[in-house]
Formats: sequence, structure tokens, C-alpha cells
Amino acid sequence: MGFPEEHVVKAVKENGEESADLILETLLTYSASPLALQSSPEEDQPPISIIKRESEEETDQSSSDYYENLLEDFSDADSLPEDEDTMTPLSDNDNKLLFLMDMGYDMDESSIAIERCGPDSSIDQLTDFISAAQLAKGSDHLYRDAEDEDKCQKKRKRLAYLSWKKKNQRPNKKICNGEDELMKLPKPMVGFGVPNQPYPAFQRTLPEDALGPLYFYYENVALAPKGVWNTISRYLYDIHPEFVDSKFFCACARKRGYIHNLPVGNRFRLLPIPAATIQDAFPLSKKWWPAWDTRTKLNCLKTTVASAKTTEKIRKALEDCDGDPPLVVQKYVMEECRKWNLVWIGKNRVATLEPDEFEVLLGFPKNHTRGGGSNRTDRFKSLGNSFQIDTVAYHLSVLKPLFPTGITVLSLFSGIGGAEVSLHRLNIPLKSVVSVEISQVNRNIVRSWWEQTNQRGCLIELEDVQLLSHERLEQLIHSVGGFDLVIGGSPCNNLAGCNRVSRDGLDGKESALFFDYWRILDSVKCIQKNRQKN
DNA sequence: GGTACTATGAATCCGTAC
DNA sequence: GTACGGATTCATAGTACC
Repeated sequence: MGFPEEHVVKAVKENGEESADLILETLLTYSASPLALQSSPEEDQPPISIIKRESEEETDQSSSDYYENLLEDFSDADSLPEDEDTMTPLSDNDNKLLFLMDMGYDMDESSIAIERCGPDSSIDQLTDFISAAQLAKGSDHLYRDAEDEDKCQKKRKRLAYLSWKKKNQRPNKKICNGEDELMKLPKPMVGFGVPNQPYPAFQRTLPEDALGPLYFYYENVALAPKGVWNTISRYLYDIHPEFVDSKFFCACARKRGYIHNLPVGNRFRLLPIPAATIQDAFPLSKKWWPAWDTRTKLNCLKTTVASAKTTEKIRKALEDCDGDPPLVVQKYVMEECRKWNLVWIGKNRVATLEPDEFEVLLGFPKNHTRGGGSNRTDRFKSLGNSFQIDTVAYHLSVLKPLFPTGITVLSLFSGIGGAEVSLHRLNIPLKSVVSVEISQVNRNIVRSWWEQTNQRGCLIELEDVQLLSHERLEQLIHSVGGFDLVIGGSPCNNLAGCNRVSRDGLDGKESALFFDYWRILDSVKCIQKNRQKN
């Protein structure tokens, strides 16, 4: 692309020499480059994490000199290859490939980006895609490994430029909403079908590159900030999420999105079927349950529970009433009960759930998280972050006839072993499980469960998904003979509605680890595909 | 130092009325 | 179509206590 000298002069004249940002913005508005600037900010949901991190790193240098150099570099890098002399006109994809390579990207990463983002993708989308991939792989090592320091500098500047550009984009609400409409949550939230509910009409066609033999299963909160599921879906082969509320499987709600490439026919439930209502799950509470508390299902079990002060305030509020409490008191009590999942344990007395009650509601063995250095707070946190076993097992049940002799699993963000427990409860033998979990306490829980259930297979425990490199994956695949299933739910901290502090979407520190899920899945597919060829 | 406890809204969806 | 209100939400950071 480059910026014509007259444009630069004009931009400097309009904005003064001091404001590099304004100069650059003005130059961009002048530019009529068909490729480099063709995309609108609303056309994609960029993997913002790379943008901010690089931004933090690079904006310290936001001097005129820096941007002058940056522009200078782009004068070279953004030039489209000229092919007027060639006999056959290059296709749009070829042009994009050459353009990306000219920007300093490798052929492989450029090709993958074009393939994944589709033929209509813009250069912006492609560079975003590659940038996210680089972040997921640990962008630092790209720089360390770069043989040519100039190339390395160029890459940093390019990313800084992208950062700057994204930060200065003006959101287009109309288009954003348009995207979200595509990811509308189903009502009722039954995904591709749940027991005892009418089967929803849906059409599921998996893209070719998403098909097995490697199966994958990804989970996260359904009610994520706008655009998050669009991004996740785009990275995971454009598969539409299956949004399911676990209230159709047990006595508590748990609205989650699942992206997977599993078959969806002939699913079956785990037995025994758990209690479907609060009253069935807590029979002793029936005696004290007031008629005006009409709840039959608990809300989502979260990572913390109400304080003793809350339940005491409720008791006092009710005891101050003669007979049935007035509507205003009922409303207050019900709000607190719904917010904190309180159950009735006596006259005018409500209580929080205990960790073992969390375990049973979520489908884990009672005392699954007890002991092993886990305190009460830890248990609530781990359980609140976990799968609902009956729901996940329903989805995974289709694997049972496919793997009668056992399955080899890569379990990412394992937590307290929701995936492993689900497969075990389905009586699918666990041949080998590579479990990656950052929390020592959670790893203890999984290891303890593994031993208690007399698993015959091999459990390999790893700590950090970010350290799970391509090379390490090759070793593991060689060691276990290949994975059949990659499963996991990446952290929701920055997506969850009750996070009042850092609900930053996939840009958040923890939730950005989704890109590691995608990176690892992609690596496994690639490695195993190559193994098949050889 | 470890653990338990407590205060802290906003984003989003959905139903309803107009 | 729009405005409004109700309902829901895999949490975080600071503080008190032992």
C-alpha cells in the first residue's frame, strides 16, 4: 500500500507534527488501498488479546519517530505484488497469500489463515487470525527464534500497527447486533435435544476440516459478552454452539454452550437419573418450604455461597412478620434465595448448599472434592467451575459404541475431572488420559478419583496448557498412540456475568486461554493427520 | 499465612405494554 | 418497533479472624 508523499505532507499539515496517532488515522482515511484497508471494523471479532498485549508493549514508544518508522515499514510491506506481466491472472486468494507473505508472514500460517477465514476474508481478518495464532503459540518465541532481527522488528511493528488500528476503530452497533443475531440463544435452551423435551428442528452440517477421526468438545458459559461465541465458533471450524441448560438434566440450571464435532443421534442418559426438582433433591426441605416460594429448580451453582449474615437477615425479616410475610418481604427473601440458591431447612430458616450437595447436583460422587488439601472455599470454587456430568455425559454418550475397547483423551483445563468422570460413568474405558490442569488441588482430586475408581489406563498429569508445545504434543501422541478426544472448557472468569471486575471477554487474562485450547486442538489434528499419512 | 466472610453492579436476555 | 422492568449470572478484591 504505502502512503503517497503528498498524503503524508497533507496529514502532517492538518494535524501537526506532534500527533502521530492523528497523522496515521488521517493517512488511513486517505488511503484507497483495496486490500489493506478494505475491511470494516465490524466485519470480524478480532482476537483482541494479542492486540492489547502488544499494545501495552509497544505504545511506550509512541513517538513521532516510532510511527514514522512504522509507516516506513508499511510502505514496503503493504505493497501488493504486481502481477501485470504474468500470463494468468492471480486469484484473490493467491493475491492475499502473496500479500501476507510480503508482510513477513510465513506461507504456512498465511495459507491456514486464508483457509480458515474463508475466501471472503479481508487482510485485516487474516492478520488478526495469524496474530491470535501467534499469541496462542507464545509470540515471544517467534521473536526469539527469528533469525533476522529486522524481520523480528518488522513483526513487532506490524502487530503494534494492528493494535493501534483496532484501538481506534469505531464500533458499528448495527453490524455487531447483526452478528449476535446469528448466535441467538435458543429458547428453550435444549441444544440439539434433551430428554423429555420436544426435539428441536435443526440442521447440522459439519465442515470437512472439523470432521473426525479426532473428536473434540469445548464448553463455556452461554451468557458470554456479545460476540464471544461468534469468535469461539469462528476458531472452531465455524461450528455453531449447542446451547444447553442443565436444568433439563438435574435440579439446577447451568446455561452452557458446547462446540463439538460429535454425532448427535442416539444419545442416551446416565443412570440413575438424578432428582429433577429441588424438593426431590432435598426431601427434608419440603416440610419447611413456604407456598409462596415457587421454585422447582435451583439457579446456576457458582463459585461462592451466601454469607451467614444473609441467611440471618432473612430469618429476622420473616420472624418479624405475623403469619404469612407481606409481599415486600416475600420479594426480598425470594431475591436472595434465587441469587444464592438457598434452601429451606426450618421454620423461617434458609441455608446455603454444602459442597457435597454441589457435588451430587453436578453429578459427581459425593465427597469427590473432599480432602487432598482442598478446603471449603476451594471446593466451592472448583465445583462452581465444573461440568454438569449428566449433561456432558449425554453428549459424550455417542462415543460409547465407537470406542468399545477404550478411549484416549486429552483433557484440557481438567479442573476436578468432569470429562473423565463423565466418560467413566458412561462405562467407556479410559485407556490413556493426558490431563492438563493448573491447580495442584484439582490435580490431587483427579489423581485421587483415578485411584479410587481403579482405573486401568494411564493418567498423565500436566500443569499448564500454555507450556504444552507442539513438540510436547508430538511426544505425548507418540507415547499414547494418538488421541481420540480433545475435551475441555476454558476459563470463564472474564466471560461470566457475575464478574463485576474484569468481564473482559476473550481479551481477559484467563479467558484468553481459549486460544490455547484452539492451538492445541489444531496441533493435535495436524500431528495426527501427518502420522496417518506416514 | 491461610481461611472464611462480605460488599461490590452491569451485561444480557426476555416478556410485556404501548 | 421501542421502552421498560424482571430475572439471571462457572467472580473479584478487600477485610476480619484464627
